[in-house]
This record gives sequence, C-alpha cells and structure tokens, in this order.
Amino acid sequence: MLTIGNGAVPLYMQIKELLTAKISRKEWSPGSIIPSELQLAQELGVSQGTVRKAITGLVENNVLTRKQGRGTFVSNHDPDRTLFHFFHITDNRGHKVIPDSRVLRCRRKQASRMEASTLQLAAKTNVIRIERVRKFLATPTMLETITLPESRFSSLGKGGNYDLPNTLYELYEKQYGITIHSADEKLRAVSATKQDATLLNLEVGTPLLEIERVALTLDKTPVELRISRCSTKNHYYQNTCF
Amino acid sequence: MLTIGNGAVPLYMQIKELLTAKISRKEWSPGSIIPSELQLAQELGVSQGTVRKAITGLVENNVLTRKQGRGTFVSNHDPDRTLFHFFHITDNRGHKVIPDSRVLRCRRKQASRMEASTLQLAAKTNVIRIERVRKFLATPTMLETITLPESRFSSLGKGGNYDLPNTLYELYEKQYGITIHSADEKLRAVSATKQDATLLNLEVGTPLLEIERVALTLDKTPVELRISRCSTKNHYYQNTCF
DNA sequence: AAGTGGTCTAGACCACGTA
DNA sequence: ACGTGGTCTAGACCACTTG
Repeated sequence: MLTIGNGAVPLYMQIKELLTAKISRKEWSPGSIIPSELQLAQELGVSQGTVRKAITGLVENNVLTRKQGRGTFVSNHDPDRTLFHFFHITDNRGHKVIPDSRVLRCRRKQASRMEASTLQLAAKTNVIRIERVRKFLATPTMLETITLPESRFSSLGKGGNYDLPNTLYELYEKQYGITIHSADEKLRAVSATKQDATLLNLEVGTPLLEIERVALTLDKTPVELRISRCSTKNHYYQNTCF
Repeated sequence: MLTIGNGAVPLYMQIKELLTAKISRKEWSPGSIIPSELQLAQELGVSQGTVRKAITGLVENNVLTRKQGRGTFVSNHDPDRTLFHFFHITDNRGHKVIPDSRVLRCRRKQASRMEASTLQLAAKTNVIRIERVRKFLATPTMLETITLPESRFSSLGKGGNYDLPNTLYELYEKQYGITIHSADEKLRAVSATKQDATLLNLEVGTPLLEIERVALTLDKTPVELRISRCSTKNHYYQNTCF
C-alpha cells in the first residue's frame, strides 16, 4: 500500500521514486528481475496501468529493461551500454569501436582541490588515480586520467594488479556495486604537452580534444572523474541532438 | 478511419507516422494547434488512449508540445529551444548564453564536394555560404561557416541584407518554412589558422574546438552545414549522457 | 498451459485555461 | 460552464518465453 496517498504528486511518480529507491538501495541489483507489473500493482494497491506508466518512465531513463514474455529487469552495464551511452569517439567514417587500453600508472594520492570538489570529497581525501593509454588498431589515440574515491574502490589496482578491463564501468558494477547511470562531459581543445606528444606519438603542440567527464550514479552522486585527451586526426567526438 | 489496419505495426505507431506526415507536409505548421485527442480518436476510429500514446511519443521527440487546458501544438523554434537543444557552448561556470553575431560575408558559390555530399546535393549545385563571428560579452569566441542550399533559401542575404538574427533556426522556420528538428555534430580539435587568429584575437596555432554540424528536418533531410571553430579558453562544449 | 509484457478500449474524475 | 490535457481504473486480447 502507498501511504503518501493524496495531493499533488501523481501515483505513478511516487511509484517511480519508490522503484528507483529500491534500486539505489540495492534491494534489486543490476541484472536481476523485478516483480511483474500485476504483482507490483497488487502490492501497491493500484492498477496495472499505473505501475506500467512508472516502469515506462524508468525504461526511458535506462534504469529498467523490459523483455517481452520474460519480465522487467534492472539494467546491466554490458559493453554495449557503455558503447552506446558513454562512448562518443568514432573513427572518421563514423564507426564506434571501443579501444583497448594499457594502464601506465595506478597510484593512491591525496585529492587535488579540483578532484575533491568535483567528486564531492573532503579536502585531502585519498583517491585512486589511474593513467592509461588507449589504442585504436594499434594506434595510441587517447590518454586518460581516471580519479576514483579510494573509500569506494579500496581494492582496485592493489598489489600491482593493473590488469583492468577496458570497460571499467562493468568492473565498477560487478566488483564494487557501483552503477554508472549518467555522465556530464565538458569538451575543450588543448595543446599536446611533451608527455602527451611522447605517449601519443605526436608533435608537441598538436591540438587535442580534452574530455572532462564526471560519472554519476542513479542518485546523482559523482563517483568518477575522467579526463581524456584525444587525438582527433583519425577520430572525432560524435553527438546527436534532438 | 485507418486503412492500414491489421498486422504487425501497432495502431499508435501508425498514428504517430500519420501525425508526423501531416507536420512534414505542413498541413499543420509550427506553433499551430492540432485537433484534440478526442477529436482525433473519433476521426481515426480509435480510443483516446491510443491517440494519446501516439502524441506522447511525438512530445518526447520535441515534435509536439502539450499545454494543459489548452491543447496540443506543433513545436515552435523559439530561442529557448535553440538554446536548450542545439547550443552546447557554456562559459567556464557552466552558464549558457547565446552569443551575438556579426556576419562577415554572405556569398553564393558552387557547393564544394564535401558540402554537396553532406547536404545531399548534386555536384556544383549553388549554395549560400555565410561566415560570421560570434561574441560572448564583446569577446569574439566562435567563427562559423554556414552552408545552405540556395534552392531552399533563395532570398536569404540578397541585396546586401546581412542583418541576420543570431538564432538562425527561427528565421529558417518563419521565413522559409524549414524547421530544424535534429542535428549531428562531429567535434575535433584543430589549430587556429592565420585568419582564425586575426578574427578571434589569438595566436596562430592556438587549439580550437571545431564543431561540424549537420542540421536535419523532421523527415531527416539535411538542410544546413555549419562549421564552428571555437576558442575554449573561457568556454567549453557541454554534453550530458544518459 | 501459465505467466509476462504489449496493445487497445471505455469510461471516470481531476487540474487547468478560456470565454 | 466547457473543453482541453493529465491521471487512474478494469478488463480484454495478443505476442512472446518458459516449463
């Protein structure tokens, strides 16, 4: 039964919040099935249509996935989702491929002021800082610096285990129970530093596309800061606006 | 009455196509009201719920706009829509403002190979090429080259009338009956040429963010190619991914 | 065969805007 | 007061998946 009941907020909205909360709290975890629409309707004392409307909203937000004849599931972070929603680099013919990646360094440090503020951490909190190069067809193209709060990812990269998968978001979900749900990206053009130039095999001063991404969980907590510097000689950042 | 009737395609989808077609054909033009849900339901011989579902889809695609108590309207190209859906440059604090713009040149030329192919024109078709500088708070920040097929915009900029509004999409709609519905953008980092440097008051070689945008109508016909070169010293390109 | 989501209907009541 | 969209219900039938 819904206790909130009357007034301004429509039932289906309340149910949407309720379902979202269950997922945030991990009562229902990624990949698992949720109760059927009819079952939820009975539990909540509303009609199936109302539950349906709530679920439809969450499906549009990529929180839930419907499978006809089977049921409704909490969305999963398979590589496809990463590719489709969070990866915007394509080659010059418009084809998306996830590059492979090699970790250069993975260190524990105190958060910089910028890291602390974007990840909403207290000053000097410990963070994990991963640096890696990403290659398309053996050509090094992107340099990434990934910052994570140590508290949430404490085991990551410990003991020299730098053998990270290149779809990190899958790892976050499976290993640390953290599902990335959305991301904010800021793009700028910058000049290749000496280090960029060496690692990407370019001239110093070559223009690079810098992508500063803050990745958020369902409840909008920032959990990853990722700064990518990308050569756009043979690739570009693709965005479609409606 | 719907003649397509039975089979695989759901009714609400057919209705969605039907409404889309009416708008594409300009039977209903931007800003005007469409018949009420009940009225459409009766005309089409379906229930209100089915019409409603079709309309909901189009509202989500920004094709229609609902106003409670008033009716459903074909979406309009007010400056807000441009700002919200098609303009991604913000200042370093994340604030969006549309810059003012000054036209440098507006000329009729034969389409380059690249222009012809992206605008789907026959080789050597005539195009209008507008070049302009855009300023934020008196600081020149973006250089734009806009290419339009002459056939659709024949009167544009004729007689030295370069006094174009800075929200061009509103002009396209009102003056030429062309509504921009979506856009594809490709972003790269490039070096400022001598000309860029002069116009933007920068050093030659400064990295610039190049945005190559193809703007499409509702029926996905490309009607504008716009190449912007943007200084990202005090601004960035903002994108949110879900 | 049973259970799930997907479509569609018919009708009630509410909130809002206009006249 | 009336017409509009917004919410909600109850129930029918279909399409798909699983046992």
